[in-house]
Amino acid sequence: MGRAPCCDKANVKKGPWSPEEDVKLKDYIDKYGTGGNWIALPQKIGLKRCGKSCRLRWLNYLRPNIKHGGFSEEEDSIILSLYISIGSRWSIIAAQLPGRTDNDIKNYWNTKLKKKLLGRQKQMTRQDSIADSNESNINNNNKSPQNLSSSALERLQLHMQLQNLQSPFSSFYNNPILWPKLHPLLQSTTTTPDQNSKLGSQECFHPRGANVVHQNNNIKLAGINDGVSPFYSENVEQSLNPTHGFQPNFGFSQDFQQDNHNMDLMNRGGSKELFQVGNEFELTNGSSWWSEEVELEKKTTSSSSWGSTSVLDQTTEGMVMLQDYAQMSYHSV
DNA sequence: AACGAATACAACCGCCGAACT
DNA sequence: TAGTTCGGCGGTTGTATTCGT
Repeated sequence: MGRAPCCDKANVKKGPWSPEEDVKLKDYIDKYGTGGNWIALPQKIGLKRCGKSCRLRWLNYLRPNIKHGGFSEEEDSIILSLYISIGSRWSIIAAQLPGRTDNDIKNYWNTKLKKKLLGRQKQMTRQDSIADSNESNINNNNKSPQNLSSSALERLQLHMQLQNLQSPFSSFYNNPILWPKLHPLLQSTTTTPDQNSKLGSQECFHPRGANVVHQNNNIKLAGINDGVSPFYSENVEQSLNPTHGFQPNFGFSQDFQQDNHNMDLMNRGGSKELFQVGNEFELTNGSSWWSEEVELEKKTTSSSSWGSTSVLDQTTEGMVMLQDYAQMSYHSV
């Protein structure tokens, strides 16, 4: 049985909001609030709009202290860091940028920031005289970045492009100075007293679940050098936004899980279904580092625990690739 | 000046999960 | 416990504007 529509679609107005509609909506909410029911609100004030549309209009444009356009370099950095870390969780990213809406950030990323970054990568590729085949891949991606099926794939592709620019696991791996800094906002909002009590006052959590350790005002991801897995932490759940609810974190691979609806399997460890994930992310050159590597894991991993060092090594490599990209982008934006 | 392409951004759509009945 | 409703989210689309030829 289908779900009942939230409004009578035949009798609601669509398209751009008129100034009169804006005034009606804003005046009412200023006086009475939303009443906890967006669906009923348009009828109360005589607007022929869907409740969802009213909500969107209010949240994105009419509510106080909304900023539009003019993103600063600092905001760019925050968006980039968070996108690398958590992907297209625009509402979470927006929560770190006062006055910004998820819609605004999403549009900004899709239309400007992403292209800015890809453009830089392309430029660097040319400068470095990388092989034509690699160049071809990058150009193809630039033609239609919006065609990418998921943020995870996009992030992966960004990294694969990056891999064309430098040798794998370059000196960055062993140089924490080069690792991306998280914005102070993130440091403060991603740490909870509980986490602190468990991890010590100098530690906080990366939004994606990596254990972030302060080091002389720089930050590193614990586990890369010290053998502690950065990829799973129960404590980080909901640490950013209690109403949103993070899933348990497994580093960058989480997006693959979500994209393929295999989170529950992933949480339990190795499984046949889970590892079908890799197929979807076959790379443009026909190789599939992810699926091939994971295929190996499928054969060797039967434990329900993430204590398997091979699994951790695999995810660590992926995370390092992500951090490689974050570092490059962070310093070039 | 005219036209098509590219870009920017507002708004819509459908899905999901929580709350409620 | 199952069904329903609603808020919230991310992806996508539609359209106005800008840019390049």
